Amino acid sequence: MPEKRIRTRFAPSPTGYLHIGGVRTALYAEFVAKQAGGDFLLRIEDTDQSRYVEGAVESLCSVMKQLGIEPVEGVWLDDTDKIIQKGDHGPYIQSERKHIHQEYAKKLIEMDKAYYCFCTAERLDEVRKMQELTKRPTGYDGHCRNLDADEVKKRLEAGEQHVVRLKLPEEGTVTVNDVIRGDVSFDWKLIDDQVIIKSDGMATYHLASMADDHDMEITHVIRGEEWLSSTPKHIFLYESMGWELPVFAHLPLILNPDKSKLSKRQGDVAAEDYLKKGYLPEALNNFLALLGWNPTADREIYTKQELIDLFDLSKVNKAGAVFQIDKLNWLNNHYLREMDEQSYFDLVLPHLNAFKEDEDFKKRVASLYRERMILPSEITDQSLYLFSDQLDYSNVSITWKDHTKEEAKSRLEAAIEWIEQIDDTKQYDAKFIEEYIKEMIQKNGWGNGDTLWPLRVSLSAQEKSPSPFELIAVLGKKQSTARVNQALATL
RNA sequence: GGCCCGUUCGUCUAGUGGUUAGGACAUCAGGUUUUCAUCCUGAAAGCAGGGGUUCGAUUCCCCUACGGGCUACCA
Repeated sequence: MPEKRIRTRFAPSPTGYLHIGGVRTALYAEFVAKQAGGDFLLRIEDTDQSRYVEGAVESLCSVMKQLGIEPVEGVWLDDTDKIIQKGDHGPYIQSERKHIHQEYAKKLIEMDKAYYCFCTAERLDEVRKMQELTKRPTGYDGHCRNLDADEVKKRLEAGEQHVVRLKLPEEGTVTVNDVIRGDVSFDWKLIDDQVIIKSDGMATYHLASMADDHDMEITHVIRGEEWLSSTPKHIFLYESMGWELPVFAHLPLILNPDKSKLSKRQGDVAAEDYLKKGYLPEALNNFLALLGWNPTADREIYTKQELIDLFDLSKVNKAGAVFQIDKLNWLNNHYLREMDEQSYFDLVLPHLNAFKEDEDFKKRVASLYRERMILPSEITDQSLYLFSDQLDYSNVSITWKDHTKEEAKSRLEAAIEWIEQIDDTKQYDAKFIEEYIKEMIQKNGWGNGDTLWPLRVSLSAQEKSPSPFELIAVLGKKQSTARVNQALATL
């Protein structure tokens, strides 16, 4: 018997933005497929038309594209960012499969695994209220479960509003076998006869998702933990239809720092917000992949390919994981420093657009802050002092510790002289400048601190800044001497 | 309320019937150094609690507590 081809899917609803937890789900699904040389697909679950948000599908795909999570099949964007569907298991947009779902529902009714229900919303409300009042478990009371076939036919023909419900067993237990959690058992009698076709004719998640997973030959259903308790219904659906069960994997939730489910209130949950802020796809993927799973525990940095090769669904944690920005920040800084120079400039230079200085100068500034930033946008504020002509020395001491103004003056005057004599071709070479200035210090018999402090402060007007050598190499001869002169004038 | 899932440093995690319970981020302290960043060294910090089982439990079982999910004609 040939091995079944591994196929996984990510199936979000187009209700707005791509949730950060969704990114991890997509990532894991992609890992499983790619590791096995299988297929990863994207399906859009838009059976709830009332929650549909205009442009959500485009944005979903675009964010995934930016993150480098690309399905080989299903919904995607073409070169002009138009929505397309690729593959021969389509359509991949659930609302377009309405008639398919209805056929399945009909079949289930014929097999007595589902039934028409004519109960009104009002009646359902009343039933629930009574149940709550008498402190009984809430749920459908089975009112239409055993209606007479002729009556059903009559009411259907009369055009009465109706839904289709699953006819679930009334006793016994069902066991879900989950790769991550093992066997989980439920009592049938506590599970509601779920609506599978709504009165507008559209299927609900339960029918639509299972039918599509089957039709699309999905072998691994990887989804959030919130689906664990409805899995019995899904198993019932599969078994009623005589389909082979997929592997189920319910991932732990991603949490707020206070351990509640990650929510919009407590920070960004939209992946695109992180992208917009300047978090790198590599950092985001690396971080999210390790939230709830870890291959070895003695490494933090992994390429996507390594993650794919090492991933093991059965070793995913059971407990929810707090989304802590600190580690993401650290990773982002790491990737910022690792990436090639041109990509780095492409990312950072736009944040220096407000300044009129030439491109080469901006590049030198950008390089200077490469190891000092978490997000590219930080460069604007960090480097402000490098772009202003008039520095304000009022909040910082130019003199070193208990040295006198005269001592500082002598250092600075010498520095001007020395800087002026730097060969033009060497003026942006920080290493050379360091040796050069140190030679000056040595020749005069001064100390490092009492010379370098005044020099650095003169160049930056900042309490804290990169070294004077780096500053000179960024500013160049002319600007450097101008700044030292300015400081001298305030002494 | 009912059902289900979970619980190792502050956080992400590794791990095992016998370990000094390991790593990373964050924190703190030193070192390098003119300040910052980097880098190096080190420190503090954890098996939720109570019962079993066992020669021995953080690990296996039960209970409790706490956290979370579900309980829709939403996904």
